[in-house]
Amino acid sequence: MVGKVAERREARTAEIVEAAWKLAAIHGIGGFSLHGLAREVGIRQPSLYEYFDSKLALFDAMFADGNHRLLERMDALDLPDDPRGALKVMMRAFVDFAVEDVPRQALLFTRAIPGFEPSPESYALAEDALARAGALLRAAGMRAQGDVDCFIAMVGGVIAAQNSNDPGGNRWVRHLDRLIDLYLDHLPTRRSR
Amino acid sequence: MVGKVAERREARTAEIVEAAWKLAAIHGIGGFSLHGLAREVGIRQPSLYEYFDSKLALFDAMFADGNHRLLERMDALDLPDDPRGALKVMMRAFVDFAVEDVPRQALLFTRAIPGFEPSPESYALAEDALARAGALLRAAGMRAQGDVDCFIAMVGGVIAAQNSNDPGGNRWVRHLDRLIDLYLDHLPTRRSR
DNA sequence: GTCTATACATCGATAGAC
DNA sequence: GTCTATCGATGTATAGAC
Repeated sequence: MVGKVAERREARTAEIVEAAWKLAAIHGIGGFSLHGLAREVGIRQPSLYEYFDSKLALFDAMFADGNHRLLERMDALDLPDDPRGALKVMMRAFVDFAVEDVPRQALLFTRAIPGFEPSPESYALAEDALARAGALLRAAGMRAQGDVDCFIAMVGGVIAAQNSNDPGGNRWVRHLDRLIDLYLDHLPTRRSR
Repeated sequence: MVGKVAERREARTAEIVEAAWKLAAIHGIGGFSLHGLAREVGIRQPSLYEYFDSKLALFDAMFADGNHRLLERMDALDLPDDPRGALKVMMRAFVDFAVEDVPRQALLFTRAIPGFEPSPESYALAEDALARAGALLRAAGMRAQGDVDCFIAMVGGVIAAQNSNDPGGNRWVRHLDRLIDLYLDHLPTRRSR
């Protein structure tokens, strides 16, 4: 039995996190204030402390929320059997996720907030997502750590260039599949095609 | 005739910019205050306004200074005749530059400071550097904009991964030459080798 | 050109009434 | 659970004396 009270409280908390993402989209992940967030949900700033112990605790809730959404996205994928195709589908989903919300990407995958480190529970979610991607990388033939690192740099470079220089567009994202092919084709052993 | 007074003033301005880089290395490009900067050079915070009209004007001076150093670095290079070798030397210098000072890289090549846009004079320096790199890219066989974009994403991805995940190390940087070869080898026409 | 003093704003967080 | 009121710290910028 959860209780109506706890249920209402949880819904309110989720509503606040949602509003925080909205403000982050406008002012940047580090650029919104608790005053503004409270106003956004129709309460006063001190009342937020009923739901979060501090601003860093709010960021932790956002971090967990973002990773939950990423995991949902991954779960919903229909991965083809061949490793290369599966990797492409997964990476495409990941890049789409990274590109559709710049501040979310910043919070989840860069060190945008000085002093913020996710709690162990929240970080476990991120590790879960990373593990799923890692499995596909290995299946596609990436064995050495250097191979994985280069692949990460390539995909991360596409995301960074897209978000920095053409946010909302597809100038870089559209080359993703071609770059993945290019990279996999050069892998010395255990080709996946 | 420059005048001793103007000379002293210019030297003092350069000294302040130098101290600003030092503080940025500690607290991040957006994390140092004018109070701290003034203390660092032995004056009080309001006295800084004798040299800069605002904090954004200071950032502009830092932006110009960083690009000056990048241009100097490029000028000092001894580029081999073959386009591929020249591109590697240039990119290596660029990546070294980007990796040796994370906040400088953030100021020059990302939008790290909300509201900061370089003045036309400062931006011209950045365009100068970009033009030199662009000439080498074309010489190495990159004709289509998409080819250039992908190359930029790749090199930028190496820099971002290095600075985010292994600052000060070489876990990603060491793969640069191999990635450049990999990319150039796949270019459909006008191979440079 | 440097100083003291201060204006002015923002922000996170706390105290205590209701 | 939400409010008013306020604390305390930080930070940019300005006024005016020296």
